[in-house]
Amino acid sequence: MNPEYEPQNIEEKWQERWDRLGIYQAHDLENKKKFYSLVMFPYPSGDLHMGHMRVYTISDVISRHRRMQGYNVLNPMGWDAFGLPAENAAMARGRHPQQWTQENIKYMRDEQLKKLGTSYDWRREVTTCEPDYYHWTQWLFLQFFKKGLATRKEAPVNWCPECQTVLANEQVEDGKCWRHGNIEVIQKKMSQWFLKITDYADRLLNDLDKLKGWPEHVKVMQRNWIGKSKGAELFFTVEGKPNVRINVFTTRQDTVFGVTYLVLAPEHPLVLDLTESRQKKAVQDYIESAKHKTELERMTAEKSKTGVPLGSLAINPFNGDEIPIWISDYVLAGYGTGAVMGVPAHDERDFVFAKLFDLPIKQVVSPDGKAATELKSAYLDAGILVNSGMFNGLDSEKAKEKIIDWAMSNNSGCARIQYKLRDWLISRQRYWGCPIPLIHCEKCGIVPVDEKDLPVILPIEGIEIKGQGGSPLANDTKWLNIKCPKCGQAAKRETDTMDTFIDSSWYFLRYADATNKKEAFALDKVNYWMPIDQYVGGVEHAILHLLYSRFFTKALKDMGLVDCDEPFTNLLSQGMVTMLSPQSGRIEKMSKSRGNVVGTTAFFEQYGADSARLFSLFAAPPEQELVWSEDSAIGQYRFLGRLWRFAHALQDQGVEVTAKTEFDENNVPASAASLLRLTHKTIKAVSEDLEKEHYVFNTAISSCMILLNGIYKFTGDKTEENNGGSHKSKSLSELEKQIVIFAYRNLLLLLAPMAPHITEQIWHDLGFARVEDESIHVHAWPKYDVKLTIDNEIELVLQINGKFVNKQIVQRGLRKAEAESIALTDSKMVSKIDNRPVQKIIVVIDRLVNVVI
RNA sequence: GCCUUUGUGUCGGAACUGGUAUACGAGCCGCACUUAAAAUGCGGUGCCCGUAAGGGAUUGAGGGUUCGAAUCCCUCCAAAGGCACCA
Repeated sequence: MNPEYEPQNIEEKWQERWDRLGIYQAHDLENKKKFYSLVMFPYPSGDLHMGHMRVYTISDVISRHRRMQGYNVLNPMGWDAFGLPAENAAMARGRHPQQWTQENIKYMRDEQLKKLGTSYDWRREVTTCEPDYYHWTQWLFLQFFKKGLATRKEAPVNWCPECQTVLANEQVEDGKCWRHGNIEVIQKKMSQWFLKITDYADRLLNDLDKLKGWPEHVKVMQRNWIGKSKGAELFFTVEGKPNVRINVFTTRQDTVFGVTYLVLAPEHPLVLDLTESRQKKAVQDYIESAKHKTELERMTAEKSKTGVPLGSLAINPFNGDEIPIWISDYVLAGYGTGAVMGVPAHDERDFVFAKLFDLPIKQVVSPDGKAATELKSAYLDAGILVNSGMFNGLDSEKAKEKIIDWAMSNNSGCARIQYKLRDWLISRQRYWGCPIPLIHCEKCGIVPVDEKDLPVILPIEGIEIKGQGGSPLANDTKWLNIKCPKCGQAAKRETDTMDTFIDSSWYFLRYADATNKKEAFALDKVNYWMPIDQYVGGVEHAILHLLYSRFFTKALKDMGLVDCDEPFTNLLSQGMVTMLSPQSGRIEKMSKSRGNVVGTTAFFEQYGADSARLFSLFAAPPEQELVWSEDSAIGQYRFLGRLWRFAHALQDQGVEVTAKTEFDENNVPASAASLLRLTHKTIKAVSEDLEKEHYVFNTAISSCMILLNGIYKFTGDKTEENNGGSHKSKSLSELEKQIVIFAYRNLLLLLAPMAPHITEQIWHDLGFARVEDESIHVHAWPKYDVKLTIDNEIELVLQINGKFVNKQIVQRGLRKAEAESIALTDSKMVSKIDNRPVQKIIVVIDRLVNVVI
């Protein structure tokens, strides 16, 4: 055994051995408790940095721990390989996206993930851009299509000029493209494919309550995104136009008597019909200018409102009031009915609008049932209705119900629930994605590709990617032109490809049966493994990927393709890895563009993967942000060196470790009892720290360090002549040696999931493995004896008025009276009490005595 | 503006169910080993006053509950993230 810890010499050897032995393979349908551990698969960008390494380490430790606990663990890995960066790289470097992607995958798998010491079952690797995967993406799309869950409709959509494609709502942040923070998204009216996620809005919302193992903030974000509002749709008629009706959506139908105007979105279909000729020019000018405003301008213009009256009047069905109709771009065309009732007294925005255009303000809800003379600002709270005819005196809640009742019986409205969530726009005008398996036939319309003709292969040869002017697929006439499967006449393929989020909405199901050539996945296998017991990933997918995957799972359950209706039982959303950025001088998220990336290769070469793993686990709890610093990473390298040198010292002294691992626990000499106790305590602490809902790796590692320090202290020779240089052991009795070995052996087992290489090496060097091919990683997780975690002596804390004064070492289990008398006779206590009368004594058994004076 | 999360030494962070605040690591200081340095082993190290013994204040700020509060309650401040003209 090398006296120095040199990770470079051991890590690769074990990685190859584990691979050869197949110890990380998951066994389908095995009659054993399963554990499906998953980490969000990466986009093969070509380089993983420490931020990625952190999340893979966390998930890997969880998997390894469960494996040692005896679970049948599925821990797979794959590649989210379709997407724009491949096309952009292709244009920049003149490489084909496929070639570029495959090279990146090879590098990331072999040089990065494998070298981190991960325990994936690589037989299940999936790559979303390979035909054997997207075959089934297409097949699933057809199932959605058959169920009517995939529809084509014309709608205003988000267009990113940089990406040259449309985006889903979830992929627009602050009016800008999620990939291009500086590029404004343009609204375009286009005919596009949508998946009807809104059909599942209610279930996606309600089932969040079932997800006990999800962090609250992720659930809150999903709730907000779904954005359920309960209210009413009310019908307003138009003066002089008996056939026209304006519907408005409101959550405050209790304020309907306070309506003093209506506002339509400029895009509302009735606008021109309702415009009086004298207002025609003003209205047309306004619509024109609104059209030219970008989404961003409409939002930044915020509070400053604009608008134009149409000149016509609407009639409030409740009180017959005639009220002016306006248009204004503060009303969104895409939400509700695209029209709102203006109630300035009870809505901030309406209040501002009314003040600006001098419209009347009529209070109809007040806190005490009396109307105020003049409102200085909108009164937004619930209250008692006033000025509201037959509804006067009701509270807002009650009034909301009654008003809906009245509206229904008078054909003037109905109850309505409105969601913010829109259907998922999934078509993309780009090349590097999964082709949508549909055919446009002039005679038959849209015809699905026959399932037996799947997959529709994405052509690789002869494609010219320009990034402009639509999908290059449209120029590939050989691919494009096809006979209609229905009528046999000339037809054309759909040239749009699918949003890559579709690929990632079901990859976790494919892992259950990754090589199936006949179907997406076999029922029995997918139902054996699903749902995922522990999912780990970044919070940036709180809405996007996590919502889409939930939707997919529910839809597939309804189709009978999977049993569970929630895919991820427990979710760990890990914090980002940040580092000082030399450009800005601030701590920022690690990213190439900021120039603050720490690559893995150099670090692995210098300190080894085990140190990298330990540091990313130790520096902060998993949910928290982690600031990368090589200086403190060194602490982990030192710890592992210390672990290593102790093994060497043992071996050097010819300590026989294979002989006996058992000993009589009742016969332990006092000299070693505390080390034995420390060992049991450590097993307990680390076991608890690695249990789900805890996952506090930092304290688990800290406990391991304490145990190693304890071992050093116990074995260290502190006599004068031996106080220098490296660690020297004092002479120990046979029994003491056995306890040292017991402690050290358990320490290796506890560290094995976190530092897999060094523990495996020492395990073999010291002979804990009986045969060469035995691995520490399939050894049973250590057990502890609760009896042996308890000290028989404790420190009794002595307090006066709750303040610490002194402590005494006493036997465990002292009765109240005994503890009291110790406190009252302790010399420090006596001098502090100083003969003042004792009011009260509080005793917490085996912990403290508090004397109140 | 609304929602969520977080505020503990020089730094990363511990602290069970309210019970010795600052575990573990980094940094710094010292000792040993060494010709020397590095590495390693051992010890010290939150702040203020004090040579010391000892004393005092302290978990973003202020108040409250309690024998006792980092922990529970209220008000405020700060930071990070999310949502935001959604009627």
